[in-house]
Amino acid sequence: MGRKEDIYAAALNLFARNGFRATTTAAVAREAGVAEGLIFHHFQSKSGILMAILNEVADDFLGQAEKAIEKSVSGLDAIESIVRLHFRFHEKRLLEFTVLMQELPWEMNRSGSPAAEAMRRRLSGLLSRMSECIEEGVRDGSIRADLDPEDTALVIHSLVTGLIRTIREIPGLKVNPGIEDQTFTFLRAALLPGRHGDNANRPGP
Amino acid sequence: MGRKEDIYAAALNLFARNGFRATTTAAVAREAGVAEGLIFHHFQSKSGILMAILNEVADDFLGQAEKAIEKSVSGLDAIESIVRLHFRFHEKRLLEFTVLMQELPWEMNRSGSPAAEAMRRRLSGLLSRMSECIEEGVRDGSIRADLDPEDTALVIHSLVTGLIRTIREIPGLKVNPGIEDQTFTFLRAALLPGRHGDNANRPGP
Amino acid sequence: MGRKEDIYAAALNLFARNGFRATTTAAVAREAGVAEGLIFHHFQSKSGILMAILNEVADDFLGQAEKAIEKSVSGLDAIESIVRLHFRFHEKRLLEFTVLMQELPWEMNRSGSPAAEAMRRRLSGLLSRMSECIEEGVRDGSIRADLDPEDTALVIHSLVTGLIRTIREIPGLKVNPGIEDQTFTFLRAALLPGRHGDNANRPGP
Amino acid sequence: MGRKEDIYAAALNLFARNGFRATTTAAVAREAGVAEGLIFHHFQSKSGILMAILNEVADDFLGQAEKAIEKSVSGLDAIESIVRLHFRFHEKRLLEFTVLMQELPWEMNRSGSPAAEAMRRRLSGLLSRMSECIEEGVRDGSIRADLDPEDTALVIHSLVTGLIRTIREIPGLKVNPGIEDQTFTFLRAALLPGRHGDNANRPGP
DNA sequence: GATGAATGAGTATTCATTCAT
DNA sequence: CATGAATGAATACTCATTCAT
Repeated sequence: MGRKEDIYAAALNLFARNGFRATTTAAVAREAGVAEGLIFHHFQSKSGILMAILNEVADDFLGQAEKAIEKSVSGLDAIESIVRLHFRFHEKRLLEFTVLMQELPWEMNRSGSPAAEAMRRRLSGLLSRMSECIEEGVRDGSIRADLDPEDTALVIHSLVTGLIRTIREIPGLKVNPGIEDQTFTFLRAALLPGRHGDNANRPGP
Repeated sequence: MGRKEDIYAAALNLFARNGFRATTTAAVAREAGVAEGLIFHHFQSKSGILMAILNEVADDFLGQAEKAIEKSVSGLDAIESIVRLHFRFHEKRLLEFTVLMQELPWEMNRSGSPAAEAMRRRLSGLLSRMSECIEEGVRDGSIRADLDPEDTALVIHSLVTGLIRTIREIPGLKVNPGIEDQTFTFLRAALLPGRHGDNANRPGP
Repeated sequence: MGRKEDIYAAALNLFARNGFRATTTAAVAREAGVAEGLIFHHFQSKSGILMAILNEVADDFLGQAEKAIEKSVSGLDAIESIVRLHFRFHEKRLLEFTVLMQELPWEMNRSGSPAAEAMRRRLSGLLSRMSECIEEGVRDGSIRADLDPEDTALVIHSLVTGLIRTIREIPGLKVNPGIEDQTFTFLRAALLPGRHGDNANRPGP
Repeated sequence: MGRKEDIYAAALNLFARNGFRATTTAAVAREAGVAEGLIFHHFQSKSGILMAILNEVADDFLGQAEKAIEKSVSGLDAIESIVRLHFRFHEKRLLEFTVLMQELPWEMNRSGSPAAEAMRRRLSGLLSRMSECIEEGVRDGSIRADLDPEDTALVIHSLVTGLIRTIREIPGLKVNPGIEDQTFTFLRAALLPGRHGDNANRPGP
């Protein structure tokens, strides 16, 4: 592993643990065992490291999401796969996910950031893809028909990211270990076609 | 309005617009039209102002949530009232809510912060209250019985806060104006009894 | 005890414990239980309190020194009384003495300070008085004749103030409880007339 | 001379002239002709410079004291050498000695200061060494036997440091040029054997 | 006498970034 | 690639003092 990777790894650790702003380039250099100047040789700036991390994890996520969608057997299965992917990333790539969720909002609101625009496109793409999955689910009968696909995609995405954030950000909060299962139960209850929800928008028998 | 309120209002504006860290005490003093030292006379530190804002809006929210629960006619109605309250706060108290959602996570992860502990208690209280509403809904027949009350409370809370955050934080994201209605549709679909999910836990005909 | 005395006492405590510079007028007001503005009503400034303390203890010391000299039965006894008075002040008026020894040097080096000039006069007066006592001791036979009175007065004064300072300022230093007695033994050894010291400046027998 | 030495020299000058607290880091940087930040790159803090100065001069003093003791021909000679070393330091290293005497007391009373502990050890070592010299003097007949070695070491140390302090700190005080000689006369009078003090502890003729 | 809100100049320290070597 | 000395603008916080009430 070269020095550049050392810097990347050190920054990832420190950003996840202490936050981007609270992490100094001096600390990154110390943790990586390199001179401070080398950071600016490999990455152009402190936020250059952040961009690298954000891009890497976002592309990885989107790539895996696309694969999961392709493998899925129904629209509902595709949606569930994406939700499951969030949970899996939260386990397997905890550091990157932590940095993503903590720092992305700030980066997005910096007007003119080129990386922000790229991220916006990625998120829009993911939401469109989820929306398509919902439409597919309506066609294949795995998802009820009376939900707006775009809005529902946004709601589901918000649900899972909000859940992960709440759990991560409130350290003392007691969370049941079965929360993931319950999330899927909740989702299926909302999405599966059935008497009641369908009846609401249809004439009674 | 006294000078202390001037400082509070100026800080609220700047924190919401530029973020807590990016706001300098000099800027707050300038915006409030007071000497910089007065900030530290009334609030002890820069984050003292943040605490005041956070406490004020949190207490206001919890108070209104409690009232809404008392007025509600069923468990489902109570849950929907709380969700509606989130949306209403997001409209009526946009600045405070923005600050709350942006800065609370950071404050929570500062170990030893007394305000963090108070916030944790407030959030736990709100979740417990929502959990009770769900149990009440199961009893009064407005909510299906096969959902874990605690987990579901957390999921619903995450859904709505995640939604508000996503909308707020990703400025260029296209969001349909009917998103709130769709959120309630989604929620009712998940919570209302009389669906197959219920059947799964009931003896067959 | 009026408010002015409360302020004086509070300042004395804090100056002795934390030093003049490290003591804020806010802390003095808090300790005294008065508003900060009252300090400047009674004393004109922060250093006004210091001046009051310094003048009070210095005058008290000089007054008692004069009494001790008048009561003394010999020149040596007078010198010893003054040394003993230092030790007694260090016991009975510890706070004032601490402040005097810590803050006087700084105040003296502030050019143009009117209080500094007064203090200089007081110290010069004390040294002159000690010098006269030594001359008296030479006349009455209690002190050897081969010591310059002025220089010796300065040496003795430096010895006792240096000793008190060293003991006070180095908290962890182990000091024998009999140090005062030994100081007098040392002093008498230096001052009492006798074979050797006299012989040194006289032709041998 | 590198920039670090420039900073050291500038700080030494300013600390000696105006005192540690009254010297701003901006003034040090200006005097040294460097950017203010460089101070904190080389020394960690403002008091870091003070520590460096204090340690340097203290170690230099102790090293020379040890050499002087080794060269001395008797116990009394060793004690006189140490006293002479004080006077020499006061001449040759006036700035450092000024800073040492002015700032050490404050630093010592800051509990938990690692430098304070080191200084305490150094002072204790010097006093022990002086005590040994006195014992040696008693053995070789150059110092009278009826003085407690430890206490006397403390008294002599206090005498000379007190003297230097008094002379330095009271600018307007008239001091005879022969004060150093008189100090040695006083010391010899107190320490040399063959006086009545000795007789007091010996059997009469 | 007594209050405490208000002032504003002052200060140590931080930190991303540059650049000569 | 690699170093680390050097920069300098930025910033939260302090505190003696004033003054209207």
